[in-house]
Amino acid sequence: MGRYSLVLDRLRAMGLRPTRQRLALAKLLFDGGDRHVTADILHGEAMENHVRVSLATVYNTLHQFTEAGLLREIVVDSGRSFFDSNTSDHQHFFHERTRQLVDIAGEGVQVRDLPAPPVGTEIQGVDIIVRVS
Amino acid sequence: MGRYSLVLDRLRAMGLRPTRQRLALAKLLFDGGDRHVTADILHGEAMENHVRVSLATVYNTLHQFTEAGLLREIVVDSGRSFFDSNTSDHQHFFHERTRQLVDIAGEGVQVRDLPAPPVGTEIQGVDIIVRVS
DNA sequence: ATAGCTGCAAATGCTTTGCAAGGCC
DNA sequence: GGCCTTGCAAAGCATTTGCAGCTAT
Repeated sequence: MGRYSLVLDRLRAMGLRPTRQRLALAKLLFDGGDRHVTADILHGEAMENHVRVSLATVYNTLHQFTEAGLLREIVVDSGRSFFDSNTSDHQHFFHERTRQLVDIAGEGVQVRDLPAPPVGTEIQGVDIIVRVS
Repeated sequence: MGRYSLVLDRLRAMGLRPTRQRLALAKLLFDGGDRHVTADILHGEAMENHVRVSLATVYNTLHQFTEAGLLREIVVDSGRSFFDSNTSDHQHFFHERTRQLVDIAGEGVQVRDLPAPPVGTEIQGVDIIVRVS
């Protein structure tokens, strides 16, 4: 799985050891298309798959993967973060009833005329969330 | 102050009594141009202005004003909410270093081709945050 | 061997809630 | 007077941290 060795490469590049926990979480995150998970959701999936991982390690891993560029963190809901296994440029629907985050398919929102960032700063990213219910 | 009687009207329309606390917070929020505050910031300002209000009441009031359409809640930072006294359609810069939220002046981001919402849902709003640092 | 990781439990930070006392109509 | 509000303190959540024991190299 090309994606899988990418994970190994990235971990190595970041000086992160390929531990049992990190590899198992990587498998859950990257082996099944685009995912949008919270720490809690991912921890639950690990449990279901009989992978012993503590919630603290799930948090650590999600942040390490995000720093390594493998994940993108998305804040929609005050009080919890989603992590998106698709790091390419795209936007999201957030279903307020089910509290689910999903990709906007196809072209998505077209953004024109990004404003110049305030002097002394540079743009780190643009988050677009279409709230539906 | 036109804005001020608007507050009174809205409170009445929502069946909310114009108490000392609510009026004082409304003054802080609407008497000085566009504001972006967290509950904590607003509570701090109340203290500085010798307005006695509990933090719990600040939270209650921010949510009541939001439901009344006087404020817009914005989630940028996992673990805290901002409330924007400008409810018109516009977008924001979020300064990751200072954790400050500011309006994007002028035209802002141009959005074209808003996607159709998933069947059975309707768009509640579109949040655009340009993260800078 | 040793530097890095993990898991637990405690701590943190923001927000909400329960309930008695107080204020508005 | 009666119902709405407030304030306090406690509870609730998601997340982070400290640290002893475990693991990859």
